[in-house]
Amino acid sequence: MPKKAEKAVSAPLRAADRIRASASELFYREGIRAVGVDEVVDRAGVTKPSLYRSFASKDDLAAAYLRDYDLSFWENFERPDGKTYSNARDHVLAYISQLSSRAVAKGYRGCGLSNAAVEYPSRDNPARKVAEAHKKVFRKRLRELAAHMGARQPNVLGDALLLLIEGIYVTGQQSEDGPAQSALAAAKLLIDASVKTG
Amino acid sequence: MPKKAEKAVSAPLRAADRIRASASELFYREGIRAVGVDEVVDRAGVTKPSLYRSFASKDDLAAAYLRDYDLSFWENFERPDGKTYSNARDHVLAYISQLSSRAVAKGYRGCGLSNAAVEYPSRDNPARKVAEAHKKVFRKRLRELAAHMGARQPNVLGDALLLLIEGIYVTGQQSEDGPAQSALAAAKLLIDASVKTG
DNA sequence: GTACTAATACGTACCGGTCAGTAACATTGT
DNA sequence: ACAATGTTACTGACCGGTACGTATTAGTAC
Repeated sequence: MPKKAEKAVSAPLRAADRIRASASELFYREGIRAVGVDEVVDRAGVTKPSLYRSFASKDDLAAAYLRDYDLSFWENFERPDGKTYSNARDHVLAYISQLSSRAVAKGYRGCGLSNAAVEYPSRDNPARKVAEAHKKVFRKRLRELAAHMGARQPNVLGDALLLLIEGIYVTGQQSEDGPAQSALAAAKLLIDASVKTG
Repeated sequence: MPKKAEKAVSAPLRAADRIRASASELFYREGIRAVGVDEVVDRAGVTKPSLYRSFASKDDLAAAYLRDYDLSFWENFERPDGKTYSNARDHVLAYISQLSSRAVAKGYRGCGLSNAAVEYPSRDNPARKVAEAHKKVFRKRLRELAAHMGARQPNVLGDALLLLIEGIYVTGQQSEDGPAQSALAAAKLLIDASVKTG
């Protein structure tokens, strides 16, 4: 019975990890400003000093939350529904289809990164910096995919898809039964109109 | 010299109005949660009791701010650039054109109503209620305009335009030089693809 | 194995500041 | 007079953040 291996799987999570998990859940659901550090540590089952041993400040914790969010975002974006797509059009449409399903469901809260940029307008906020960096990469990736689709103006199509997707994020949390339900059809129109040899 | 008339133009604004103006500016620029009531009254040049004589709570003031915002939104939406449009396509494109110009400018902060819905996820928050009601009307109006354009599926086109517009709001505050610059081209593609007799 | 050491991980209790909101009274203009 | 506003001072709750003591663990010497 190897001691170390057994401990690695069964040991309770370290305080820092419990805090990250708790912060992710609370910050996403309620917003960062709305959640106090006391609530974060309470839900994590740890105490405040444990938070400040692993994170310099609440802002720092918020930035860590968004870095985690960014990571799981890309996992989901690059493999929508767990599948791999070689065709760019299928890829984007699969993401949008899956996204808009979630967006019309109850309790949907949009994109944690976009939401953070709304909560923190100041450009030097650590959390906002993570969000801005993410969005820059996301835009580039969509333009790339648009190029793979053979769009006449890949940058325009990429941007258009980004606007559409951000629209889903934000309207999805305004109401259930919102415009996200038309997103897939809109994306198809947009792509076909951009690719069609005119 | 008519006394009343002179007073109406030169008299200092009532405390309640100064507070509304100050709150509108601060809440829009910094976000509602980020601004304290002390900051609001300081900038208005009044004192805190004056605020609470006219508004029951900060939430109530936030709701008033959004009602004002809603009003000026419609003034701007129905007459983009101060002009009246009889053609629905021209109307929507004029709004999007003017909007995306603002959205790529420095310091743009998106839609105050959408931002409020991000800041207050709880459905029973007074400010969020105003935002939700507004968005419902806006969606209806866009579907109406899409119908006037002769779209085959007016609800789809209306929703698509709404997603696009909300995308401009949110990405416009994430970076200057963002995807909003492609919004007008995207809207044209979308409209033409929806109207074209296929 | 036992005993001592040292670092690690954590909790208790507290700080000063800021938050939204209020009570009581003075001042002003009409 | 009276209605609107300012003045001052205050409350209790909550905020982010910290000083300091304690338990657990790992490593080492014998």
